[in-house]
Amino acid sequence: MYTKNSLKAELNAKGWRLTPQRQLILQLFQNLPKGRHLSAEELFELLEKRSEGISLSTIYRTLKLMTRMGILRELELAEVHKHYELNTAAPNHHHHIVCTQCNMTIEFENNMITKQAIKQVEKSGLELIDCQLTIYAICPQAIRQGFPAVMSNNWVCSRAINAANKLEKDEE
Amino acid sequence: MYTKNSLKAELNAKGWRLTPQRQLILQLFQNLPKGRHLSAEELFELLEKRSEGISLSTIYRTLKLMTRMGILRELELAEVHKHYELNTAAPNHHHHIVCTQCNMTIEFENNMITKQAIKQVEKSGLELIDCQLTIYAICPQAIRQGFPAVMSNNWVCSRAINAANKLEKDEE
DNA sequence: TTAAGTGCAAAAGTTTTGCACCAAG
DNA sequence: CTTGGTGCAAAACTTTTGCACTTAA
Repeated sequence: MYTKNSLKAELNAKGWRLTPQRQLILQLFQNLPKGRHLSAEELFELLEKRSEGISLSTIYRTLKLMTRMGILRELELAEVHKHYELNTAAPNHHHHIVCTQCNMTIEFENNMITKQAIKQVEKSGLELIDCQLTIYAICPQAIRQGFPAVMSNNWVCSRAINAANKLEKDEE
Repeated sequence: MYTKNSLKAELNAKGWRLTPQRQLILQLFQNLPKGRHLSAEELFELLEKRSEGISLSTIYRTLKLMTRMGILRELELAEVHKHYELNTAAPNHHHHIVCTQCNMTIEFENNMITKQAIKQVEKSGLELIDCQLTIYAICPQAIRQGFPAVMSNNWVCSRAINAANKLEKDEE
C-alpha cells in the first residue's frame, strides 16, 4: 500500500517526480475491488467519467513506468489489450484461468506455483518482479457449442456476457 | 507432430480445409529449433525470404485458427507482439522467464507447476488448452545499470544483444 | 459445384512521439 | 531555474475486414 509520501520517495529515488496524475492513477488502482484489472483505455474512461481527465498518452506512459517499477503488474489475458492491476508481494500473487472462447476469467492463488517460480528465478540469477501463470482453457458453455468449430470469430458464450454485466455493475 | 494427413483430418473434422498456406506455416513451426518462437511479422518475413510469400492477413488468420485449435500456443512475453510456437502435450509445457528491461528470455520446464495448473483447471471444470507461467524479472546486467532508473526507454542490455545475435544465426 | 480461403487494399485500433507549455524539486 | 512531465495532435504500428477471385472438397 503506497501513501503519497512513499510513492514520492520511490519516484524521487530514481530521479522521477510525483505528479497529481501519477498519484491519482495509483490511488485508483488501490481502490479497485480485488481481482479487478483495467486496460489503458478503461482507465482513461473511468477518469473521464469522474471528470479528472488524464490524457491517454500520460496514462500509457504511467502504466509503463509503474510496471517497470514493479508497482503494477501487466496481465496478458486472452482479451485484446494489456490489463493492469496492483502488484503485491510474491506469495500473494494470483494467477488466471481464461476461456479462450469467451474471455471469461477465473482468478486463483496457489502458493506452490509461486514458490516454484521463485525457485526458478533464483536458480537463473535474475531478480523477480512478477510471475503469472495463465491457463488457457475452454469453458463448458463453449464446449457445448462444439469448439473449436461452429462458432464464428465473434462468438461469445453466455457466461462471458454475465461476467461483462457483473463488471458493469461493479463500476456504478 | 502433424503430418499432412493428420492436419487435414483435424481441419476437415471441423469443416475447415487444408491449404498450402496452412500446411506451410505448420511445417515451418515444426522445423523451428526448440525454444524458438515467432511473431506474425517474423513469420511473414521468414516466408518472404524463402520466396514462399503468404499474405500477412492469412498469417494472422492462420495463427489465430491454429491457436484456437490448440496446435499453436500464443506466448505473451515482454516483447511487443504475441509470439507463437508449437503446442505440445501438457506435461512437456515449458515456461518462460523474461527480463522486463531487455526482453532476454529463458525457457524452463517444471512439472510441478504444470501439474498444479492441471489441478486448478480441473477444479474449475474447464478444459485445458495451454498453460504458461511467465516470470518477469530483471537480469543482472540491468540491475547493474541501476534499474529502474537510468536507462532510457530503449535501453537494451548487452545480454539481449547476444541473445539477438544468436537468434539471427539460428535462422541462417 | 459451392463454401471456404486467399490476397489486396483499406479501415480500425492501439501505442508511441515530437513539441510547446507547465510544474516539481 | 532546470529538468522532467503533460497534453495535444500526428505518426507509427499492429491487427482486422470487405471484396473479388481461387480452390479444396
